[in-house]
Amino acid sequence: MGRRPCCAKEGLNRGAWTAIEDEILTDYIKLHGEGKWRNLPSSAGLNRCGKSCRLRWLNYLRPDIKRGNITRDEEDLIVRLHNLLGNRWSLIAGRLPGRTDNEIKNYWNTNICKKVQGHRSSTATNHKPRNQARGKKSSSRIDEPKPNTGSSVVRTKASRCTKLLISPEAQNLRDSFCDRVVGPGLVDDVSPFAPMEDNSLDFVMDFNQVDEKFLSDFLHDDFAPLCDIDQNGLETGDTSTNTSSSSPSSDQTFLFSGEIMLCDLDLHSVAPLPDTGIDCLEDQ
DNA sequence: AAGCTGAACAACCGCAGGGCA
DNA sequence: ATGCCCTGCGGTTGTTCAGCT
Repeated sequence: MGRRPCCAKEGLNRGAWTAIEDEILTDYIKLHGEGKWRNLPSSAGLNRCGKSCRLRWLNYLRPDIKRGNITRDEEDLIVRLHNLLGNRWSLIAGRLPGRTDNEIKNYWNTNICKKVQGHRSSTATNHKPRNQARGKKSSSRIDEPKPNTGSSVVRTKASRCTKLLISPEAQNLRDSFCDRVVGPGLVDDVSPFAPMEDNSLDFVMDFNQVDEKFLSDFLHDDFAPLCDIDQNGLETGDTSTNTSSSSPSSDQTFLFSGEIMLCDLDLHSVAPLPDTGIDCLEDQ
């Protein structure tokens, strides 16, 4: 028994959308709202696949789409989020109002990823200016190895998580970060980090204590140390498969913390896979 | 001016997860 | 508990356009 195709592919319009189709889709969604994508084409009178309608709406027709160039700030944020989240474009897009995952993905593949690669191969330059001239020729991208973008990020699975254990080995990172954000010596008083009640060396991060300022500073912090930890402490390589197979590592714990915090505040509630050894205190 | 090349981005495809019967 | 349906996601492909030769 095979999977039911999402639509009958024969006889459906494909390729670029026409202005008429856009108008029909927009009018229909304004009237009936989003959802029921499979039935939408027939209901709206569109000769399109439901998936295609959804994509067109989400990536192009939505009224809150921000069009135009990605700003420098947005680019910096994308880079940092990508260091944390990997190719989780929808989550990254969630932190960039008006930007779609497709847009960010395209932007990454055509712009940032090359910069990151260039930065790795040549540490002399710190932050290259953005490509202003479109169509500027560069070295061929064909046959280039797939960009191993950013740090090795472990994929996660969605579940509710508001608290996270931070290993003793990562405390220096925590302390240095908090020193800068909330001030020296105030770590345990002000930050969302708190010692475990069982007097172990572990710390717990309570996401309920995280405010927007902290998140903002966290996002703009330099995550390079996390990458170093990962490179030293984990099997790197295929980032898509090193999740469940790798042995639990306390270094992983801290690596995950940013991801979980981000996602939690976005109400996407993302936590690591249960068998990664990450100490995540899940809510029910 | 024409052809070529690469950048940009829109769109497609297959898969996975959650919800529901 | 199981299977199906719907939706969303990420990777990939296709198309258009601008700059270069």
